[in-house]
Amino acid sequence: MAYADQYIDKLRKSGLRPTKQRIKICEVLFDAEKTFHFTIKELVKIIENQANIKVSLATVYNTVHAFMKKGYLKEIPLNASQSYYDTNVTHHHHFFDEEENKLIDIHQDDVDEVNIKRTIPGKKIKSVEVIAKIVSDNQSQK
Amino acid sequence: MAYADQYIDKLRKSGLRPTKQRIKICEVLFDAEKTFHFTIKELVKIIENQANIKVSLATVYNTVHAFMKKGYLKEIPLNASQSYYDTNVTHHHHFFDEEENKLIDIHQDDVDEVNIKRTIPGKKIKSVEVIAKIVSDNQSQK
DNA sequence: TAATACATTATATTAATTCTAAACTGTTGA
DNA sequence: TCAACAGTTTAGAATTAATATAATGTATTA
Ligand SMILES: [Mn+2]
Ligand SMILES: [Mn+2]
Ligand SMILES: [Zn+2]
Ligand SMILES: [Zn+2]
Repeated sequence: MAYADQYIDKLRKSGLRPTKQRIKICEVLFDAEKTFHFTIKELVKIIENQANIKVSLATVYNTVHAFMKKGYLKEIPLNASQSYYDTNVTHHHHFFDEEENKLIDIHQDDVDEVNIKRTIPGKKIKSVEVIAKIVSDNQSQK
Repeated sequence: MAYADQYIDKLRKSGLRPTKQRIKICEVLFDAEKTFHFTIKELVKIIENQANIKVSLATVYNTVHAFMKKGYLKEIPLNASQSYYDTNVTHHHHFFDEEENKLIDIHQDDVDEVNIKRTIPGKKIKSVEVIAKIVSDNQSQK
């Protein structure tokens, strides 16, 4: 609860009322040591485990969408049937481990600037994301 | 119907029985001048329009999955609520037009090799895909 | 052509997400 | 301070992509 005030400020500045549900979700998402990736289902589970309050599924969806709109969360394009979200909102890329269904960050510095030698008339590039799918390296089978 | 024989061969070689539904779907997907991207919903609509036969939704799903397994189609990772498929199965990248919800191919030659300076122990990279989101360029507002 | 394995279909089911509308709460200004 | 209001939460319903089911139909093979 130590960081609650900071989240109250953050929410107020965004024009979002600091309700106890939103503060709790902030704690779960932004208190963490490291940024992380999550699905809605996973987020609900984390809240259930570490929260003293109950937050409805609808509120979790509402809040995640509100935070995305404010730029506090990013949605990660994956061909899954569910959305993945990222608390790391800096520009970066991803490995996607197809066996464990887990995203792993690749810092921008670890990928040479992606140079696209093609343009679409009347359009500009808003973002460029690289997704590298990875699987177990079983070349060790001599 | 001219290419039907070719598809019959293709299907037979894949161990798929050449049914009239599958041949029709082949025609829709592979007769086209150019490769293209589609959702299941769109594919169903195309079939409805140009086919003399009815193909059930279940068969469309089954067939698309069978073709993916055989490498005749690729699934494109997008943060949409539905899957996009690609009849271009060569290695290439995409623009995604967020305003028109359309994918545009970027040939491999038009993107410098993506060099990822990071590895995950025990894992190897299976594929690397770039998605560049594009929006209208309204800088012309002087 | 009969037997069989494979395929199609209508329909039911699942599951992520969104919607609804009633109850609740944070904010504001008198 | 507190009533009024706008914004928020909630349970549950609705929506929708995708998958499963199981009965019927068809391509293949001998
Ligand atoms: Mn969304
Ligand atoms: Mn699929
Ligand atoms: Zn990330
Ligand atoms: Zn493509």
